[in-house]
Amino acid sequence: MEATKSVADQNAPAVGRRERNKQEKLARIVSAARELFRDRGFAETTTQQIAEAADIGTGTLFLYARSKEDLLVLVFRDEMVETARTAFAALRGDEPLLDQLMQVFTSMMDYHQRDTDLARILLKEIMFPNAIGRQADISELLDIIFGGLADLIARARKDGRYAQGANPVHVAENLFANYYFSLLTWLGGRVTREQTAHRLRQHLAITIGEVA
Amino acid sequence: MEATKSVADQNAPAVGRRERNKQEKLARIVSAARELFRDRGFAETTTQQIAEAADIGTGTLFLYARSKEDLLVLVFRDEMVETARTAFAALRGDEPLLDQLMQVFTSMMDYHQRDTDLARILLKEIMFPNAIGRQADISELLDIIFGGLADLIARARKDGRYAQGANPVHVAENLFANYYFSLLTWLGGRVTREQTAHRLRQHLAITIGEVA
DNA sequence: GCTATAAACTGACTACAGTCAGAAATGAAG
DNA sequence: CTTCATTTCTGACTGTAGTCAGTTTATAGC
Repeated sequence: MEATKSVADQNAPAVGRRERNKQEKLARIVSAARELFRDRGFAETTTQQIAEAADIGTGTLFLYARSKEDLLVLVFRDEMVETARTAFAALRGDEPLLDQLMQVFTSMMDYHQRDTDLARILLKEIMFPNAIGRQADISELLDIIFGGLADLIARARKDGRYAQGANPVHVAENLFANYYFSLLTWLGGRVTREQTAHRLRQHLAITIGEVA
Repeated sequence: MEATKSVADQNAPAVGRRERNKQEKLARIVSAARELFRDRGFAETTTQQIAEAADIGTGTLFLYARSKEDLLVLVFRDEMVETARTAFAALRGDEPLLDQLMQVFTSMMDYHQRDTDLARILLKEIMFPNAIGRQADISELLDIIFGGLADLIARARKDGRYAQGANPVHVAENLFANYYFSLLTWLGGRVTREQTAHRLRQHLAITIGEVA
């Protein structure tokens, strides 16, 4: 659809041109998928519809995402990264550690609350660290969360807000495991969000060695 | 295939007879599914094959299990219950709490190690406490695990092997969350079993407030 | 420009979980 | 035994994720 080519384009390496096309097409696919997932939901959207909306063939779609669930990761990963980043950035810094942790985790729960059906699938498909058959990479997201948590622990210790001597990275993993499990029970449908948050607080308190 | 009927059978209420047939058919289905899952794996077994092996129509299969994954639960639930029960029963009772916990969890990991592909699916499909579309009930399994853990905590406290004051049920949940997350990373394929066990020990130690 | 090679694309096709309208079996009542 | 109602069963069918043999497009060398 490009009528003319600039001199710069002509001089650019061939690989670059191809790569750019690829990126543009991927962006078109992800954007189409996002709209459809939001509109009709994940299960109700067919890969045919996505391909059609992105103006490509069915087969092409699967050259850009290995599976429909892979596509889901591509669509929502950036939002989740942003949510996590914002949650950590919003902390004042001198609150009690337990409060900081709860602020971060409830922010993330807020994000999931917007669409719990989607959250259920994300939880099952994204967070499950199973690389088999998975293309889209979520290590950046995990780095932000684990790194952020470990950072909070280390700082709290320096400020005397946390007395325990365990490795901050291990504490971070323990905390996240508890958050993850809370999400499971929440999205499993048996408990309300309030109950979940309350329970999570208790679990976090146990991990950091405080009485809730 | 019953050639004769006893007087007792003839006098038995009709509902009983029907119910018995239903149970027998379910047993046949579960048994057929178990064999096929073991032989070929979950993904490679089709519901058609299961139905054929159980000598019923395709549609009938879905009257006894709501989905293929439901069938998986029916097939392996009892084994998992047995594994958990045995793991708790095998404890001597006077070991340090952390050692007891590790014994229980490594026993359960032993079970999963026999077939990690299956474990991956079980972890995703069974343990995920999502009742939506799920028929087979795993509350007995969860009761055994949570109850067993809470019991260990309570006893250790009474014996002076555990000083913390938190609610044993909450501690049990925290411990299980860490076990569950360890399984995720293990079965995710990035780490060996030994690394996983070592890491788990650290996490459990943090939860119960000990230095590993 | 032309040709050859490689990369990207395509949609008809396959495989399979799960459905459903109707058939068969069971049991109750006369 | 003969209805009639209810439960149980069935397999042809449907919808859709993902594949693949063949086609088109982009690039490199001449």
